[in-house]
Amino acid sequence: MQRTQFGDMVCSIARTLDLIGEPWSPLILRDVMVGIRRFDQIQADLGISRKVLTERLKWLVERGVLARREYSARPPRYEYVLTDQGVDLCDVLIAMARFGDRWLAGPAGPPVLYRHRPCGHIAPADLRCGHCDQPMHADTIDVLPGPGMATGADVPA
Amino acid sequence: MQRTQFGDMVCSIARTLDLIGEPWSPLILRDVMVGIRRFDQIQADLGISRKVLTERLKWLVERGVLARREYSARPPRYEYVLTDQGVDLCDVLIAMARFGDRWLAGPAGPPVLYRHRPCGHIAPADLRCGHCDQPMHADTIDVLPGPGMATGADVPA
DNA sequence: AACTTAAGTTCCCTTAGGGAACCTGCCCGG
DNA sequence: CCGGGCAGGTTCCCTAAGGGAACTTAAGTT
Repeated sequence: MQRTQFGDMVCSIARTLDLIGEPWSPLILRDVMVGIRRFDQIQADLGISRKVLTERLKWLVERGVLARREYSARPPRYEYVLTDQGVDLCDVLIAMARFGDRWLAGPAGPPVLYRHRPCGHIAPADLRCGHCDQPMHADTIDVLPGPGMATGADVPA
Repeated sequence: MQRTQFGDMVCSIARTLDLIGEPWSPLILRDVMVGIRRFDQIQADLGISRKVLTERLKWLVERGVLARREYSARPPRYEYVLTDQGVDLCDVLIAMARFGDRWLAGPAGPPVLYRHRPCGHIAPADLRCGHCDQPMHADTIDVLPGPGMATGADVPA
């Protein structure tokens, strides 16, 4: 299915989608985030086809989101762990979870809770302005052209 | 391509992906967020096929993310606007943009900047703990089972 | 020697996405 | 009042991506 490529668009959202826009990738990342790190574990947990899982893992490793680590040399066995970039990507997952908890969880409430380890409290993660610390959402944001807008740097390093 | 459905999984991330997991949806939402609201405008801006755009818009309207509003009765013309749910979904887009700005923007810098209207400053949006206001990321979170975990409420209202 | 396990790989089949052409209701200029 | 234009889709065919199941490889286990 000749899918359009997003990586060349001058848009950080499109570029991020180029990385994890295909629907299984966020769930694979979620699994790795919560400790499901091995091929068969992920495959069983998600019900994804082995073929597609192989492709996605390879892609995420190539792009630096995950690292493939050998946890047994003989027999050779591997697990997948988050890189620094992968940890940052989890912010997107946390934002998705926040939305799902609020709008899609139904009367039973959210399936999982998040405890902020430094303060010990169970609380949702909120988007805040990096300058004034107040809530920062689509309806309180103005979008302005940035330095990377009209340059030839469509394909970043 | 018989795609696996995510909506029945007991996971707020999977449920959110059921809504906007297909790769075009976030870009459509982005367009609407920044003021590109009409069919032909979105189609031209994204380069998406008209067929798929029709399907996505219909889906997003059905699920309550967008609303289809008539802006001219004769001739009948429509535009798409964010619902309250749609505005909340934009938090996910903002998190994606934040990641893309940080990891995928290259030397030219981010394509767009975000100004927080209440304080007037250009700043990135950060995830903060709703209780203590400190940064809250994957490496400072413990995941615990929540009330909606093992109930029969797999398919919320 | 036979069985099991983790981690893939290969095969075929179905279906979703792309592209281009077509349709519909209405406005407008001549 | 007729042809053209425009917004907003709809229809068609083709290709390629996802699903599923079987097979493979390299080792350990009984």
